[in-house]
Amino acid sequence: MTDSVPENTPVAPEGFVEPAAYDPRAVERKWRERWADRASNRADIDGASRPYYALMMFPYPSAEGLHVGNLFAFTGNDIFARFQRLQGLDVFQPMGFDAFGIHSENYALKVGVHPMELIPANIANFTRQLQRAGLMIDWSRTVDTTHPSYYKWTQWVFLQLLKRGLAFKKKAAVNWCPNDKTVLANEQVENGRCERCGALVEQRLLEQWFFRITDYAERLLNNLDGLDWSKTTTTAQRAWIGKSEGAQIRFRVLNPLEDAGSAAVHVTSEVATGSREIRVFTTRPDTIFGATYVVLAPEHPLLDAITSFEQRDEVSAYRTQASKQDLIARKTNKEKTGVFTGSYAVNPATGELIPVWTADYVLMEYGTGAIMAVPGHDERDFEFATKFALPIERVVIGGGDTARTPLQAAFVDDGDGRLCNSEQFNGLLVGEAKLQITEWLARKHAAESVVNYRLHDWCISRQRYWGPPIPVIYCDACGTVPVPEKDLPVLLPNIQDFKPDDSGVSPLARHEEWSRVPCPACGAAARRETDVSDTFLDSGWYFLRYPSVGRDDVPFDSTITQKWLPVSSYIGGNEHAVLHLLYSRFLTMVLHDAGHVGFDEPFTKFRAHGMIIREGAKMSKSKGNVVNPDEYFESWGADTFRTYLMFLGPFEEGGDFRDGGISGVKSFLNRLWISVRDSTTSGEPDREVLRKLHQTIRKVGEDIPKLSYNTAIAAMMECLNTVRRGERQAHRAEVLPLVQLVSPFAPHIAEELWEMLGHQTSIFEAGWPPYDVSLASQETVTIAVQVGGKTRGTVSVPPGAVESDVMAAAMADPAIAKFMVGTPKKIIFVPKRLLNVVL
RNA sequence: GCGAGAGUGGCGGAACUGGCAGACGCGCAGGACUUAGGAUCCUGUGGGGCAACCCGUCCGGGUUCGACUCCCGGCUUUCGCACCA
Repeated sequence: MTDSVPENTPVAPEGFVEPAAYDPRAVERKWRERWADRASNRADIDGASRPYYALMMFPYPSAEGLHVGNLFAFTGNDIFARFQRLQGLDVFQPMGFDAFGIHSENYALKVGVHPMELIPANIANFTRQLQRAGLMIDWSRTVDTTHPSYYKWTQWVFLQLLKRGLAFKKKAAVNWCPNDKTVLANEQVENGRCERCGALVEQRLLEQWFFRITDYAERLLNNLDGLDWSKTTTTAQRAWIGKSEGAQIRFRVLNPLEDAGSAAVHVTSEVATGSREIRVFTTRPDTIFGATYVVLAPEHPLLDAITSFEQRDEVSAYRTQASKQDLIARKTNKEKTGVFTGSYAVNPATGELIPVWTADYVLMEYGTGAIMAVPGHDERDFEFATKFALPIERVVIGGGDTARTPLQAAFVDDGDGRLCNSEQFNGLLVGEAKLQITEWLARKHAAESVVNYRLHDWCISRQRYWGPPIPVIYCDACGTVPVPEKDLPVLLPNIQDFKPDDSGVSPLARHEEWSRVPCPACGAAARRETDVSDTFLDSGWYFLRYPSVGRDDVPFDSTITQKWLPVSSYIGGNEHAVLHLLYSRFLTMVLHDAGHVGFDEPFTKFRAHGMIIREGAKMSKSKGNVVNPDEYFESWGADTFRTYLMFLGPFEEGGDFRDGGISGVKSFLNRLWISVRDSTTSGEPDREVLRKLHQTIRKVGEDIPKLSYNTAIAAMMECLNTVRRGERQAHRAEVLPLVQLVSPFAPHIAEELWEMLGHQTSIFEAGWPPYDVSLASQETVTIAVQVGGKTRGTVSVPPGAVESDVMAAAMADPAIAKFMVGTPKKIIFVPKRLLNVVL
């Protein structure tokens, strides 16, 4: 390791007493122990008068131990939390472990150790590392999602949703990961691959438990406006919810057998009735006159019924082929394919017969699974129509085109385009036409305005072992029966053969001794649900549990919850923008509506931190560039490591970890140590140093709430440089507040120096140092003097100096005066900033 | 393709609301103290001239007395979504 030579070698000459050198290991050990003895990180949950709940996203306790990314986030939160405490607030900063889930289970399978043994060991290791980092965590209230005392209430949350009809079981095409052998939520599929293991995700038709998050789509979207969140996060949530407004339009299908002879007949715009009707969703109802064909997704339930006898084989072959495709092939291969069904539908606007096709570029999961194709004004339809020689018609003009200008490509602009070839709607702006045409079709009962969301219901069943069993019992007589709340938790049995298989059911299903139970309603023989729930259900409510840890009779105490929640500030990674953060909001809304909590948003303030990379590249095990915190704690100390992480770059943007840079921070703390150790109480503090000090107190106090930690640290370094200029001895009053400023960043050394300065109690009891406004404001200001916009020099004047004062000062400086030739045409004066003389 | 960011010395990064570009740190060069220095301190460090000055914040235009900052066009890059109708 880099800094491995002991601090005090070689031995000093005899008789010479070396003053105490900064030894981070000793200092940090001492304060770790003292904090633990004094229980100084514990929040007074019941008695607090100014509660402040500073939350960080709890980690998954991996076997590898704490990742620097975790530490970066936690340190950033800790600084913020300690700062709030120094402001006099009762800060509660808890920590927990998100230990259920595929990750742990896969690791357990790999190393051949049961997760019930593995997880406690990992948690112990994490706890040790987190304590080594000096985080102000209240270790008396931790959460472990795999402990029955926690997942009992996770199951309770499930039952609340079930009670309200928000949890339901349905057979649906779901994402199946063939490697992890379980279904995945939509949010866990990235580019058609499992976000966990990267395997190509397949579609399977399985019966699964879902949460009706789509019922809350509008609220999840609207509430975003009132949240103080990182913009990147709200933007991602808006995109994920994906609201689009448009129309649902009905196309009557002619029966391919009964109406075979009438295909040539021009059908006038009669009301389309009967069951043979295709509903499409479109955001462009204005282009209805250009709809020249209709497309159904290959999975569309109507497809069989409308396919003509002649086309039956071809359609069913296409359908089979489409179902075999994995998601990634279907979504990335943009080459259009499809087949004609042999049927025709009536365009409700024109009354013309248009062919019905099936093609896999239409997705069953979005909208109605069917579209009206307008090749003239949609790129995908254009491509398809070109390939299959279907008619392309222009119904919108813009940019100098006329109604007859041929379309070389789809014209999709809906800004200032106007309609053409659309009968009475010709000439209307697209926006106006959308409204009028929808209304016109609605009068003919062929359309209605609808809002569509991209958001899907949340699939929460997992065919795995390592999770909370879904608390439901199936009885032949009573059907699906919820496990009574008094019978919770449904304990996860300790089984040895927990390896998942390809059967589509959980390994728990192999254990009848567990799954066979009497029906809670009628007592007849029944069986348990054998799926477990998604990890994101565990983490979807953990913030409610922390303050109430210890209460076994309720998931969260209502008085405590009312006092401490919603969470005051939340810091975490943006990788959870559409997972954890969306699910937590949803569950909170449900619990609010059920009367369990008095708020419907869990996190009023959220900040996404940036990512730490190393020497320009992402850290990964395969690259071998992973930073092991233990090594850095050991060779540099936690204070230096923490401060360095915060100094790397802006907290919300992350930074580049370079080993070289850490020495600067170590040197800063070391010099602070020396300055305090050697400080004196005799004489008067230097006025210029005091000015700098008070400016720094102001600056750091402004930067920390903005999470601008890197600039706060820079300001403290600058201040210390002023204090120590030329190896001068510092006056105690010059360094004491500086120690206080450093304390949120480097708490151990700050406590030690505070004690060296004669204090008996913790520095965190002392509050934040106030600054003297007159000292913090500048005595003189430097004003830039420009001639014709070019800076020619600077002058030093009192802050109150007016234009004439500055002008006089400028003329007194020959280096500036020599540029002032002739009469000024114009003089711009900005007080405290600059003087610009235009000649 | 759509959406949201970002582009500043050898490097990480500063710069309020349009007002001295490069704070702070690393690295580098030189020096002091010292048995020693990997401690501490001092000096220098965007480029060109080595002086007066000139040129410099991705590129090209524009607004302005004045632009890293605002506007228009383009390039590069990170992240999110992506056949979403």
